[in-house]
Amino acid sequence: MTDDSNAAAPAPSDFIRDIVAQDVAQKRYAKIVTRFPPEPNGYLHIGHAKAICIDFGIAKENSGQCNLRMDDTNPAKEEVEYVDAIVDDIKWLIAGWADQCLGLKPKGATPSVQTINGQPDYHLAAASPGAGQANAEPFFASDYFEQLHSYAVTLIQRGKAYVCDLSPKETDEYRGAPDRPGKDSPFRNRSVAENLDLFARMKAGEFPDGARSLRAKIDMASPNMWLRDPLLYRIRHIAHHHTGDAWCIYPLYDYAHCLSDYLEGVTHSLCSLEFTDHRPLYDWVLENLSLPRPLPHQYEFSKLRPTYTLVSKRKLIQLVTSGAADGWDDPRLPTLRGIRRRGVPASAVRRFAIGAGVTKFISTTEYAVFEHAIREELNTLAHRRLAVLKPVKVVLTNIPAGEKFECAATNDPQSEKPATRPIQLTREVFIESDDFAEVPPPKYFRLKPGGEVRLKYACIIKCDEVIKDGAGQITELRCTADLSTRAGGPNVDRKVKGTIHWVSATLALDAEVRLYDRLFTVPEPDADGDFMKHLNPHSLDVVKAKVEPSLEGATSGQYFQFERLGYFVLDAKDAKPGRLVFNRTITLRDTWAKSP
RNA sequence: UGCCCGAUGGUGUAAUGGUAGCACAAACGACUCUGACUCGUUUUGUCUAGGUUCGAGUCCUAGUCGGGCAGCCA
Repeated sequence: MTDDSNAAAPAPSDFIRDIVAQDVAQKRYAKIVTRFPPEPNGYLHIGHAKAICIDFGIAKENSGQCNLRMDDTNPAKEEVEYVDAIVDDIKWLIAGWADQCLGLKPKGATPSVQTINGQPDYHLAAASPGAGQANAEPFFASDYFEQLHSYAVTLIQRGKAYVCDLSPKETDEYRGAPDRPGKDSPFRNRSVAENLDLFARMKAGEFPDGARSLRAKIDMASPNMWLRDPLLYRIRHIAHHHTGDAWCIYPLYDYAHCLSDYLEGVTHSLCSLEFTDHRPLYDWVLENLSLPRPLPHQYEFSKLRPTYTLVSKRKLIQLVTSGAADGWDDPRLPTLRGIRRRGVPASAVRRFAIGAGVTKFISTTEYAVFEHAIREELNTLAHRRLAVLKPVKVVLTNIPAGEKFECAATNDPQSEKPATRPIQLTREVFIESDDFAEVPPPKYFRLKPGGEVRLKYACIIKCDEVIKDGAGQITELRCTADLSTRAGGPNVDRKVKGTIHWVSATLALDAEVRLYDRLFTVPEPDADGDFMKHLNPHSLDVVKAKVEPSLEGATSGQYFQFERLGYFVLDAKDAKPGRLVFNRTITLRDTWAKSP
């Protein structure tokens, strides 16, 4: 069983796809190439899933590719450990859906030079796309440092960039404010020769961090702050995770990103709304270099913000470091790792992320939509099993000890030809404590003194006696089994209102089951700026459960529905041979629990 | 009192000048050896004011509200 039934999502349509379709119709590009550019300084979360689904989805729909690129231009913040985790998470998310579009490059490859229209043109093509590529790695912005540097020299030569000696603080002051124009740097009109010399010496390591910078010469009075002579390069005497100590000057995002897109032949650079103000700069850099090939274009869309959780890197870190969450793969976290460990299939994440749509409207998506997507996928993916979370012993007094009645239990009721497995009915069984009520509320369908209920796949039982201990706690229920209501029996069709799940007390296995719930008690945990205050104290409840024997060989790649309870998966981290640990991914929808 | 972006039921999203639709949520009902699934029914919407037009959610103007922008972060 895999987790990929390829969620049949209707072909999405949105303003970005409209633009791409137009570009395809006008044959503006030879091939549609998008990119997903994470900075390797943290783990991917559900918010990133939306971007991934858009980037890969659009590539897939247009027989294009989506390059996975590490946006690693700031060595102070980035680490290799994250690179592997990010690659792993993405492969998981797109497996069986868009892996054929995953753009990776041959290990160690850097852009090659060719001459187009008499001018040098750099290009780095993907290895033949596909996640299965051996000896392939993601693209790295840091692989383009050489080309980026050469482009910067060109900009200087064209009088479009200059070396500025202003300190970071002075630079801020000169920049002005949104409602107040900035003023020109005193170094703005240096000669090309001087700029070239200074930039070379910056690169050679002659100046300390922050002493000088390379800036674009645009317009200090622009109403767009990002056009007020933005920095292109800063000095950082620090080793880089990918390039080592080869460089002590590092490009900034706005300069590196557009050119990285160009170098890879990206056509549509899709990002979130906060980069809208940067777009003119993205275009400025590209246009002022007079590059020979068709230029990429940036389009922005609104992020995914689900309720009852957080998708801010900073806040996620706080949850992990404070111990509110147990590591980045805590099943309560919205990280892709946490979600995966929780038992959510990638197809459900995709269904949710794609279903959220693509607009420029800042929205919040109800967590219930995610839950619905999870149930929708799991309903078809998960095999049914019987497990009792909070057991109460039932003695079927008319069944002799040692006797077993084999019953056929359905594995996959949603399939056209459901398969079954044998389970054994014995004299002693466990039922869910919630399924018995000594004083039943109105419309209670389950077991009550003197009442009848069907043990699913087995037979109808009648409760004759309730046995309690000295403290008044129920220790066992003594019932009679109507064996004529078993499959094949004369009264198999006899109806009772309730059907409950059960396991054989003598044959059942012990299992630890972790019952997860939403991490926060309120839809917008950080609305008042104090999300730690709204942690759900019941986000994890651990129980000692009894599960049917067939679960012995369960693996973490299998999805299960414990009937009438919810969807469960073996915990990939803590389960060991001989120690069953299950995570509850999500409960079944429960209209009964809500009504009273 | 700058520039940019946005506004359709409770939530999200369609309608590309021509019947405001879909999904989730909610409510009710049918079915049921899962109070699940499935199926059926129902409730709730174009930010405001003007204008263009035979006709405006859509185009124009103004306003209101929300968001982004003053990192040598991405």
